[in-house]
Amino acid sequence: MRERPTWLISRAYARATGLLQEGFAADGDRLRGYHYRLLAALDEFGPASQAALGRGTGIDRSDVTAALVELEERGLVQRNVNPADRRRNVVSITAAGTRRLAELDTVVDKIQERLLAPLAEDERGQFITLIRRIAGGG
Amino acid sequence: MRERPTWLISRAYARATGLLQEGFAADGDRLRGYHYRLLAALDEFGPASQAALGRGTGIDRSDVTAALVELEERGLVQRNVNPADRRRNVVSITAAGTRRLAELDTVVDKIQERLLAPLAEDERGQFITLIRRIAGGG
DNA sequence: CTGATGTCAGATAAACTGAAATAC
DNA sequence: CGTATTTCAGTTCATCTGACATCA
Repeated sequence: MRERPTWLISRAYARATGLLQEGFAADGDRLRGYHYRLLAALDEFGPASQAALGRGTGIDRSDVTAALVELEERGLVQRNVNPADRRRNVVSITAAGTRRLAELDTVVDKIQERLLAPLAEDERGQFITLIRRIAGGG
Repeated sequence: MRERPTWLISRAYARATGLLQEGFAADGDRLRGYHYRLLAALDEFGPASQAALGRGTGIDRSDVTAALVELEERGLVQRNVNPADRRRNVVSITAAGTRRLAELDTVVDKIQERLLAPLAEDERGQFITLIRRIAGGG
């Protein structure tokens, strides 16, 4: 039988997004994966320009713009023009954004638990280091 | 720093699909991931009903129908009503389909090589067994 | 001028939902 | 009758492309 890891990644991804959408939908508020990733990046690395956020999260600049507009509408991030370079926005997470991220993280933690359920404790660590290297930049 | 494997899977998947679309697009003929998965399943397990294919590949029945219609138009699969249960189609791969799958496999092999490049030889085996268990049914 | 940044419109692929017709 | 199979129409999410104006 042929080994087709790209196909396996597709299926693992389908399982993950299925669980994620289930979790995010139950949560109300219409936030999606992009919003979560951006909040997590802002929380982890602090204020950044939209281009830097795009590079850091792997999300295209145009999609970063759209998702940040939605996050700003909900008061979860703030965007200000960078006075030192007026092309750039300085994006920062708000207090409400930090609280919201914490809520989302508990949802995501449960999902991860279900996703990694087939693996033993030490295997999970192995898996995470391996897939991190495949994902790149993380 | 928080561990967010679901997010890592998303990024690994994005890398994989990026490479796959690059490969499939260069190849002409407008075949996509679903077509490849279905051909691979038919080649591996032999003729099957569409519902069984859907269960085996993790593709929704409605998407199986659409993809099989496109494969049939290209002469890569054949569909016949099962006389023993006239609700069902018996789907089989054609000789042309087998040849096409072999071509696609060489494309996919190169993509896998690039995708797994960050891992050493023994790590690749580990990764495949772990993600297979996460993907489920494989 | 070149190049980075943010924005907008649109396209594509994967996955899912709901409903219908048919046959068991 | 209830249930499985196939098909159709439509939606959502993630990703990418190309174009444009702004500004360094």
